[in-house]
Amino acid sequence: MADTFVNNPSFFKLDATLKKLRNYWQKMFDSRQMDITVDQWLLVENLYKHKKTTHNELARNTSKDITTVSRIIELLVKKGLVKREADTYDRRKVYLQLTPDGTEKYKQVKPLVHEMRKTGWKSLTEADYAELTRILDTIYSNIPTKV
Amino acid sequence: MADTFVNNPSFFKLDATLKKLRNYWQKMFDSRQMDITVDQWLLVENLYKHKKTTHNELARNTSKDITTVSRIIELLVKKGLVKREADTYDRRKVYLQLTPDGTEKYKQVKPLVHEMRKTGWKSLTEADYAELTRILDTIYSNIPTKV
DNA sequence: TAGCAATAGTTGTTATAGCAACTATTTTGC
DNA sequence: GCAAAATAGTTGCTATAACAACTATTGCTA
Repeated sequence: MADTFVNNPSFFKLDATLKKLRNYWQKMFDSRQMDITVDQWLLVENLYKHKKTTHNELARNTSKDITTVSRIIELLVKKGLVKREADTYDRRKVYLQLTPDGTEKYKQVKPLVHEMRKTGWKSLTEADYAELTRILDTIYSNIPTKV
Repeated sequence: MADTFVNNPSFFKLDATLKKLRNYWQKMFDSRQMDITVDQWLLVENLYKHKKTTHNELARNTSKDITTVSRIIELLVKKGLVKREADTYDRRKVYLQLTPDGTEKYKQVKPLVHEMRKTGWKSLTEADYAELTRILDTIYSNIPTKV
């Protein structure tokens, strides 16, 4: 790849796009009184799909640090959207699942998220989506895990 | 765009890629004793390019909140990399610029950043870069600023 | 089987992100 | 010219991010 590209701010563009997306989502959540943050939503969505999971799995599924998951879950438990349940056989493990209120919250927020995703992809094609996916996946796999 | 795509986790993929990039950069900075964070670097890089600027301009240029810029600058001033200078005519304004140590830091970190950017783009072409830019710009402009 | 390593999760600390509220100036509009 | 609006920046607060250190439990191995 030509040297000029190395100076191009792809990091910056990724960051700027994600920040604008995140702000848009949060403002929409707030204006609709959804009473939830973007990252709390991402965990709720994941818990809805997996029904019953652990902090560790949730962290892997959402690309979040386990400490971050632990603290967000703490907030969701306080809000009554998630409940913790100890594993009978392995007392280190704690299973997480949505409460009925949590499931209700998911169903309430979901259509809004659906609309926002459509808004973001307006005027883009399925080929564009595939391209973005391919390029981001390539960058992701290019990055060493250990330094 | 087909409905299935609305359910695809582009937000998640952007977030995961950026997080891995950011972690990689930070670990490389740490292992080379650069004594700087990724976001501190982004401000230093911007100050090197613009020589003399204000908090507000810096915030616009870096897609950061002005409060965030204010606090990162505070850290950079404490490290002796940036100095503040009041405007003579408009006493609300504060100009920011790199100190000699700040310029030195820029020159020290720059080659590493150059290498890391090359690593991220490994096996991608200039056309890929153009595609990514186009798609991210489209998403960016699709997002309403007001909700 | 005793001791050590690995696993699951929490807590402490520092940094970034962003909203609201605030001070201090400067500009605008009547 | 003066009050209100706009601008520049800081401070308070809450949330997310990640590393290090910690507790508790389970698995492994000599």
